[in-house]
Amino acid sequence: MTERASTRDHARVAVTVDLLIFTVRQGALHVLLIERGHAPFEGQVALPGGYVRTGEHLDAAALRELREETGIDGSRLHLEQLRTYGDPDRDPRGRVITVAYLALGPDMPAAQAGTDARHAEWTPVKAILEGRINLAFDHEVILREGLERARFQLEYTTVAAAFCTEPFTIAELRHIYEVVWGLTLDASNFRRKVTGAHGFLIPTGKHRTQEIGRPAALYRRGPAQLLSPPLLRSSDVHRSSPNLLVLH
Amino acid sequence: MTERASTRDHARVAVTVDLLIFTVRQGALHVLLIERGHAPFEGQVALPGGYVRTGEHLDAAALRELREETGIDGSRLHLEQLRTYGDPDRDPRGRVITVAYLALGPDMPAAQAGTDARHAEWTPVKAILEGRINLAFDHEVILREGLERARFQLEYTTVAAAFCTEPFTIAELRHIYEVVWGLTLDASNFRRKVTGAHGFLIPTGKHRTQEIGRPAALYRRGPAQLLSPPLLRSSDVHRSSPNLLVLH
DNA sequence: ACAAAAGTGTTCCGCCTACACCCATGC
DNA sequence: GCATGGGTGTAGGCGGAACACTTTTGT
Repeated sequence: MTERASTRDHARVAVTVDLLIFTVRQGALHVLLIERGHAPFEGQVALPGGYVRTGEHLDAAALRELREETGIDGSRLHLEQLRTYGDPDRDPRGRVITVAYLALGPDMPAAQAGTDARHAEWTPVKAILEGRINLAFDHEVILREGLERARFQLEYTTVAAAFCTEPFTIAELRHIYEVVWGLTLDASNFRRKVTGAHGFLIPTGKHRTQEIGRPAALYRRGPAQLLSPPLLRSSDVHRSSPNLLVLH
Repeated sequence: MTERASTRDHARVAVTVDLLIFTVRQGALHVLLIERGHAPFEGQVALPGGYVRTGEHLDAAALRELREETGIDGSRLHLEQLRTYGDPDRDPRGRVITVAYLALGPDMPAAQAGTDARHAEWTPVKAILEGRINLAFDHEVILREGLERARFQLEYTTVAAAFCTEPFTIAELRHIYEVVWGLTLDASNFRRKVTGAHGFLIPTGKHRTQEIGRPAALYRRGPAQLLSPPLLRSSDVHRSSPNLLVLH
């Protein structure tokens, strides 16, 4: 943070926030995309986002854009900064840097069309990774980096619970891990690990009866942020595990 | 990344990069600080950094400021984005957001005064954490977050080697862990872990004779970025471990 | 010979994996 | 009863912590 009165080459640039919002629905990882209504990249899909306003916090801008473009209330989501992307050529309109946010949330009631009437749609991440859908700008890079971060965070933090609607069962939580990692985990050992991790889960005492089988105990998120010991994706993989998602 | 032709409240803001550069010297963790030559915060110490120029990559701006303000060639450092700080009130001059970078490097030959003649000085991190030195702007927040990140990264990545000048001994590498974590580790088990981690260390075949004791084998960094299994700071703590650094 | 630091061997214990088994429900 | 998923028990094995021990140097 230097003041260089002499060399005043410092540009004033436009700053946007972009949101990479993941959820698990229908057994697959989905990301929320909007269809662009204007140039550049008109008609293409992109991550929701928009310009930061004068005097607005970055986090506040992220929450506002989330609400405006998708109708989602961000207070129930896990939201954190991913990275700032500042390639001078990343936006054809000129110098625009973007602060990308990673958001994890439960399957939303319905992604409402935004105030400015563009669709907001849940899209399987797999379709983008396999090249069947192209994203505007450098948004595919953001998605890949965010996906790797999310997978990593599941190992060392308790964010997986952010994907579940409270109260939730342990099987639902395990399903999150299985879908995001593309693995099948041993149900018994998974249970022991997460119930043993201090502050991860709080039993509600209630149970939910599924269509079939024994009713499952319901839990809420505990106060713990970090998960110790970590839940490594390399270990405890169940036999016959199909790779649901293409890695890298 | 939305174009909102209607509501053009989006501000064009100044963007800076700030550098949080850690090194280990004289048995303690140090951070590189400069003394500010102008208002605001004139005379106070701050992280090195400066404005991003027109058409300049963020990473390039970080490397340039590093060279200009401290005389350090960044190509030998580990450099990565930490986080972007965008509180509208963080700079009294107006809206300035900063992209903070975390850099880890070996003890530098000497922190040269920068081109604009301000001092650049290695300062013990402890002195800042204990409140004996106050940093300008929100730089203490950046330092605390970066320190936590560095400590975390030592567990799961191979960045600790970035603190060492190649070639280095295992004892030197262990010393890095001990200083950053503020613990004493068991030398034998540490050796086995790091030599066993695939791609962490490459033996050079050479040895270095210290002033006393058996000569130590010399290593270079291997290609591995991630460390598996992780080297957890909670475990393998040697008896009688003084906490060299105040946590949080 | 002794001190000091590098490096190896070995025991013990805890945890984690794998899998068998029991429980609670709907049909 | 039987199928299905929730939940518990347990044996075996792997790996890590602790620490004794050997090696290689300088004085």
